[in-house]
Amino acid sequence: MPARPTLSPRAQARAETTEQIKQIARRHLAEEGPNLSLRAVARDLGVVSSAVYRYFASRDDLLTALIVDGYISMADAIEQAEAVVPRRDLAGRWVAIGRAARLWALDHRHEYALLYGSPVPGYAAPQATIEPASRPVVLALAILRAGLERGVLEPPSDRLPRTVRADLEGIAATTGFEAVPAALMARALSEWALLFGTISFELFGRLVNAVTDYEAYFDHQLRVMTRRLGLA
Amino acid sequence: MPARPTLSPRAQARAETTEQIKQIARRHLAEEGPNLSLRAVARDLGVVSSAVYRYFASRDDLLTALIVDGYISMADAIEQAEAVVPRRDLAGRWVAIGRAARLWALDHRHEYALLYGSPVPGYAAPQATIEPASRPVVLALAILRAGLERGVLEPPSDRLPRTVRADLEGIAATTGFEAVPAALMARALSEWALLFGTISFELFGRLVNAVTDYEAYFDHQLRVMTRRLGLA
DNA sequence: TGTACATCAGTGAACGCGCGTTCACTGATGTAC
DNA sequence: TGTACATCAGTGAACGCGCGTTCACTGATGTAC
Repeated sequence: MPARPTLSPRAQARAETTEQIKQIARRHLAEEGPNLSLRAVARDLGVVSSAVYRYFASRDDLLTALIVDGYISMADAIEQAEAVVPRRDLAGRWVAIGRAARLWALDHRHEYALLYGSPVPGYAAPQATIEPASRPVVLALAILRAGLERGVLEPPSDRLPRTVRADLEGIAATTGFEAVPAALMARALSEWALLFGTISFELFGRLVNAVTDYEAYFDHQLRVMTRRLGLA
Repeated sequence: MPARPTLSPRAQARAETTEQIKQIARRHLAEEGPNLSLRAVARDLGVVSSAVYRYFASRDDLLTALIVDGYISMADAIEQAEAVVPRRDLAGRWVAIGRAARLWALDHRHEYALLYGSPVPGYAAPQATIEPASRPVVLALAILRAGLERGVLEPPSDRLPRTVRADLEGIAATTGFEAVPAALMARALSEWALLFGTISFELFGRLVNAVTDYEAYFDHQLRVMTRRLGLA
């Protein structure tokens, strides 16, 4: 008894097949790497290659769907991990975000590469990715704002160049975080770049022959981050 | 009058053609993106496609050569930029490294993606990349060591998990920086990840709609880095 | 409830393409005596 | 200095491949009356 509005059998079948195609495509991405082939997906679905065009207008459309889904899946994972940490524990919430991001990336290496690696050649990220892509950032900023409101976190006193200040205040405004001052915003963005930089370093092999215990290394960096931000 | 050991005309022609092939390939990389085609390179060289096999045993071999060259080119650029800063100015030297890395990346977007983006599917980085890839890191560590020796820089007192300490001391030992304590090493690595994380964010489009003055933003982050490291 | 028509998922053949790589060859350049 | 042979760069044809996409079609499922 699904609570969702009942679909006609046809619409339901369509939704299921669409989901199946995406799932197979995700598996191919995971197993064969980033050169996704429509024909291979069709073969695995047990269908002639042109049949896929009933569901996606082109290979790019399928890729787009996977990217949007990827952002959503990652954001979901991060939000769920953050949600179970006690609200008071700001450092713990930050760490939860970082860990969840890393674990999702490890579990979806090629999808991660699609989202955070070098962009695919003639491919422009569609509008639909913006909102899900920014959900984790919003979550992180909420932690900082909470810290400010409770007075446990004092914003840094870095002096910002004019243009940088303007940019950062713009981000704050458009995301509804006017309460976060530009200097803290800059610090947050840099921790954010560090977070994803570290994940990419691990996944793309830049730490081979340097780090062996990736998890401990990552956790350590996360803890240092929370201290630097004044969360712990 | 080249000082280099005189090559036989044939060997010289061979060296020149090899260089030409790589140059054309680099141009294709820059203009067409990462899907390098041997045949297209041959066409541009004005030669039949099989002729390229006199110079590179396979497409992968050509790619490897480009990657090795890329690391060398980037390391050269960084070292030259750092070399002109007065030795005393530790912060300035760090900033020079960062800026040179970013500028090289901007000038060689697709090569940068090849080196620091998601790895190419069935492709393993050859031994030959290790040394040139680590040159910039070595340069950065030298700055920290200089700071320690002069007593301007005090190592952080972070407590490290056992495995992380061991890993970092291993890096220090194999690169000849035993003088750099593990806690500082960890901080340095994290600034390093931040550096490349920020470059990748810019190049891969993660700062679109957020930052407009990339150069000022990057410079600001570099300055904060030097302060965090205790260089300024 | 039954019938006529519209919708739509999937088929199968085809188009046109570019790719990496192999191979026997030609003809020019270099080397040994 | 001249000749005989070896080296080697480049040719041209071919192999075998997989790809994205189009198109007219069939037959099953859904809808309107």
